[in-house]
Amino acid sequence: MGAVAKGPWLDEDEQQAWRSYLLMWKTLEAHLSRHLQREFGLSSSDFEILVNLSESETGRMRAYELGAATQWEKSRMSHHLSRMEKRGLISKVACDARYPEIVITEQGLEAIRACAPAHAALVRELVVDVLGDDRMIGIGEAADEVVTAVRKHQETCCPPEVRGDC
Amino acid sequence: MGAVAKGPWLDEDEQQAWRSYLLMWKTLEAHLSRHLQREFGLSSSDFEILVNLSESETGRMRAYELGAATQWEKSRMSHHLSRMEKRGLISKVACDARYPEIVITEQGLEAIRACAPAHAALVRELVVDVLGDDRMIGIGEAADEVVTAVRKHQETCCPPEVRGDC
DNA sequence: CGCGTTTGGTTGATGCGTCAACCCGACCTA
DNA sequence: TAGGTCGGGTTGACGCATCAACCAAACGCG
Repeated sequence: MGAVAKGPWLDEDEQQAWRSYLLMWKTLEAHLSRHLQREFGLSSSDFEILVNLSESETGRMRAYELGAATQWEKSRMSHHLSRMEKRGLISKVACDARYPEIVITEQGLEAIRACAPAHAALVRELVVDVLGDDRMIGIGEAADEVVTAVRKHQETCCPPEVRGDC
Repeated sequence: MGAVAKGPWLDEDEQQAWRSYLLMWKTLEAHLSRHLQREFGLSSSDFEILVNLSESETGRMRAYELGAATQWEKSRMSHHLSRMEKRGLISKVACDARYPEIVITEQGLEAIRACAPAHAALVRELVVDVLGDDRMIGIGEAADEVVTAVRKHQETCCPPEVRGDC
């Protein structure tokens, strides 16, 4: 990690580790989301929204709060919430005049209560128990460092506020 | 990691580590694929295909070889290759009668040559140099173990060969 | 030979994610 | 009061991923 480190390219070992990592994530993500979809009829996106709503005190949030929590773009949020409303998982209520609040429905609550334990168990079985607590904690820390690096890079690569995105 | 370990749920620390991890991947993946898309006009999927083709000796592969290498479903492969052909990155040639071979075009070669160094450099900057070699290697090993666990789970959860998918 | 099954691949419908454009109320500021 | 412009949100178009259905050559074997 010296000044310029090793130049831009990845050497054999690094390349190997990176590719192992990519394969792992692809495999794991596919498996988890398949499980969610087939056993409970929820996509990972549905799950993410429902987790956030169900963990809030009131079970209702503004769309932009959900956006802050999930880091989704607002248009993705809007589209997805519309679809979830159509399926009865949430509803939009225009309570305090102006913008609607997003409320989790009884059906949405049932859905997340039904799938959360199984999902957590799967994560435990496939990841936590495989790696053990020490490595798990190490990975958490490593992850935080990478997030910091990416955020910093985002600032330098699109410096002013021209970016509603990057 | 004893017989039943700690029950299905994740405890605070585990939950924390897992969520850090999820956030990291979401952030990193978004950043990398955005970079690829905006600087070079390639999606991560395009990149994956072009890497495989350009690393093969001949620059030409059958679709199912690409499928084995990428783990994509065949229909995704077919759709994506059609789109890439339309954009001139690859072409399908019906050489040995029957199924077509996928050939990387000159334009495709130029595209991957143009973006690969920058992409590798970004991975180095945001991941490899942040974590250092030791942790990087540890993560590679951890990833392999998780892949093994997922594969094993796939076999037990859909035991016979009813699964063209899971 | 004739009939099934497997293998490699395509197609169409549908849902999702992104981008760019737009809408509208609120808040300035002249 | 008129004119920004800013924030929260919606819309439409388009590319991508998945699923189920289909197609055709090759194989297997009666």
